[in-house]
Amino acid sequence: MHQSRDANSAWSVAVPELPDVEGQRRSLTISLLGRTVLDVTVLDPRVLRNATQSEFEQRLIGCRFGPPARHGKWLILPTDRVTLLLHNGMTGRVYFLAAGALGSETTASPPGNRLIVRVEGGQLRFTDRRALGGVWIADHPGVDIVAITGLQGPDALGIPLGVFQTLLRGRRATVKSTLMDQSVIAGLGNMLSDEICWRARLHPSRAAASLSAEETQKLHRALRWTTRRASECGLIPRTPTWLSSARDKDPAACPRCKAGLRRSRIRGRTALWCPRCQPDNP
DNA sequence: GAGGTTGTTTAGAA
DNA sequence: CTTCTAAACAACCT
Repeated sequence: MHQSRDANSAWSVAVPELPDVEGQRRSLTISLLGRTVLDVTVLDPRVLRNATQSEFEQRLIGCRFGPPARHGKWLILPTDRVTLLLHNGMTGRVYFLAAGALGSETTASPPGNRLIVRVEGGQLRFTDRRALGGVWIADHPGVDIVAITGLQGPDALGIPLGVFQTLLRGRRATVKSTLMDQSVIAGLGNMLSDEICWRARLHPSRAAASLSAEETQKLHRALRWTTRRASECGLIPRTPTWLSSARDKDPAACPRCKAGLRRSRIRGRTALWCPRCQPDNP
């Protein structure tokens, strides 16, 4: 029934990609910066991915948060002594709950609380109902981070055209695969890569290296516009001018030309594309 | 009640 | 080296 889906959609449909993490980063810059950790409550030890509960507490308590950063889908929370690295997985979410809002937490907070870091004036919370995300702690900010995140390409938000061209060069995979490969470009997931291909009017199965100079430029413009716009919103918009708005529809129509959308399998993911707007032979 | 869905890691194959 | 597939992880949906 559509009712339960609508009721759940606020938490269950929003799969975290770059825009969601960027929204979290912006929000935490305002609420968390400069605050000191008072204590830690680990509600689910599985979220701590490289430390035991007691190690985590000992290392984090007393630390003062610096300016939050982000690379791709990774949220980076530096403090004066350690750095926290958070990945949302499929359903993860990081947010600050001000002390004054604690009373309304049952209705205001998403389900699946895993970790609460109490600071002066409120709490930093990590919720993740499916527990595919996690929290890592690193001793030296900037040094051992790559060992945790794995190789990450340049962040998708604000990538220059010249860099983008270089990244695509000599790549045999499809456009969509390449966009989703975190070691090539960091931050794009299944939805955003579909959205970008659709806006660039390029078939997701086109080989990345086969794009003409003009097509590469179109793809770059779509990448830049889409990531900027979605990041401002803090999520991928589901408004009628976005491909995402057709994502859960049963017979899905292209928001632009109303043609029936097609679904195919690319690198184990369901790609959504318009056969009229995105021809496979240009 | 089986199958699909999401992101990442890992193993294995082409 | 590059790329893809499938499984695993978890929990919800149809």
